[in-house]
Amino acid sequence: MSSAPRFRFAPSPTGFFHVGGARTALYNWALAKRLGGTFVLRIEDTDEARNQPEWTQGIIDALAWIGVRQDDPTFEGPYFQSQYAEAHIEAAQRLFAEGKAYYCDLTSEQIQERSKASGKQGYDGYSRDRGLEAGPGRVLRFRVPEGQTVVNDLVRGRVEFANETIEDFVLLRGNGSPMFLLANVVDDITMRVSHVVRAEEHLPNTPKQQMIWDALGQTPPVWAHVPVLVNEQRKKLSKRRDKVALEQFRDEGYLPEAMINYLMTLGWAPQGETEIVPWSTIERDFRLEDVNHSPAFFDLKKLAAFNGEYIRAMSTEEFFAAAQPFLVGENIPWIPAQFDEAKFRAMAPLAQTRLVLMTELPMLVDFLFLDEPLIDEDSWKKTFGSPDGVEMLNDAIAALSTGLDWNHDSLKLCIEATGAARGLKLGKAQAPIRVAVTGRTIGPPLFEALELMGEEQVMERLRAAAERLASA
RNA sequence: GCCCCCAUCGUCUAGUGGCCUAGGACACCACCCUUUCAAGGUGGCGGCACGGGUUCGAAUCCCGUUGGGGGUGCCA
Repeated sequence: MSSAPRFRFAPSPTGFFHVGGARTALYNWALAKRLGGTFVLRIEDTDEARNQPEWTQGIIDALAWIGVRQDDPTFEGPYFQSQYAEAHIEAAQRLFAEGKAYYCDLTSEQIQERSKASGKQGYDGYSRDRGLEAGPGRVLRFRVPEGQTVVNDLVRGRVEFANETIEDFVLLRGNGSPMFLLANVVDDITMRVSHVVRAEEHLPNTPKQQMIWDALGQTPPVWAHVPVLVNEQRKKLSKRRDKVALEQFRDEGYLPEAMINYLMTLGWAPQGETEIVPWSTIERDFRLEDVNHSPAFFDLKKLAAFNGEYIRAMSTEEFFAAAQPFLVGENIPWIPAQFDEAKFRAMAPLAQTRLVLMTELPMLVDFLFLDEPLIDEDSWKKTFGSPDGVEMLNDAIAALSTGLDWNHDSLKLCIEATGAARGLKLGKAQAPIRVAVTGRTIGPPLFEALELMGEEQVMERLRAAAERLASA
């Protein structure tokens, strides 16, 4: 029987959502969408002190952020592994009854001693034929058959494992609870999973799991092991060492579209000369057969470049909408009442090309809303440390007080002429005004900002700066 | 140690025996544009790990070496 493929993503709720997990989820999602299949979310929450229920919602939220949405008909779940414990144990008992698994009462210390004495690594199958029944402290081990196990992997090809290199692994712990290898397979069977697409670190588990599928009389799924994501040291990305939390990227102002697009180019590339492609293209063209075989470095710089690209590609309205979450909150220097939407809308397009992260937006526009600019002292010193800067400021105040039309063109001409009189090019001449008005040497185009703020406020700030300099 | 995977510019990749003098993107450098900073434009730097085969022909196929990585739990 051939029916629509069923993919699955099976994270454990042990912390923030890992970008590597995000990519795996995206791969599964793209495939499920294109093939008209299903994406099953299963939370692997089986015991272990590390699991925290609150992370589950975090996983669901993070998935939604990258477009893997629960309300989409392709999405199924979440299922919780802990609720299927009975099925896991039942399957284990069946394997025991059929002689495909056996109990063992050796402790890890005893196993180590035996291994030391024999000079061979791992468990030696000591209890294989001892006919032990279930009992407290006794683990159930899988009886690995002779021969070899061949894993047919969609990205790796044919991978052979000699069964003699695989020890009789544990199915049920001494306390009777199921282990990952077993639970994972039984759940996949229960949920009729047809394709297991996961990170390469699971490849060594695969022959074991395939043997369980076989022993349970089931046809194993299609396997696909995608390369891991690594850090600069070429080590697998880890929550401890590396910045990997999707939530953090979201909060720092990365756009989900940029993150999705970037993640998909790690190990795979869309056709053509550009890597910046919409999800619809990814969904249409992504194939496991085209996935690269080597680990990929998660490059923050390139991610940032993608983000800037996506920010610039937005329409004014889209940008305005995307900006909202970054205009409020603790780190915003102005209070909400000071925010002027009209001014922001006028300035937004000028800020848009200057952003890599959305969180950089406030410092580009804050002077528009604050009563007084936030003076960056380094900028101040750099600009007014020489007489040139101070004199230019005074000249500008005089020149701007002659009743000119307050628009950016005439403002520019005025400052240009004032600077020229002192032998300064516009680039130099505008600096003192910029620092006095915005507080910084860098920012959006100055004359447009001056026009927007209006004569009164600008003159006030220029005079305030002059006063500060005079009294210094 | 043992098992498994991998190997194209610094990085992400295109490339599936001749179209490769190896293409693109990020980063970097230079120049142009310019109202600071960006953006944009133009150009540059830079790679098939090594050694053997196979073939008329190899980045592409085979073998080996070296180098990376992953796994080796009563974690998932």
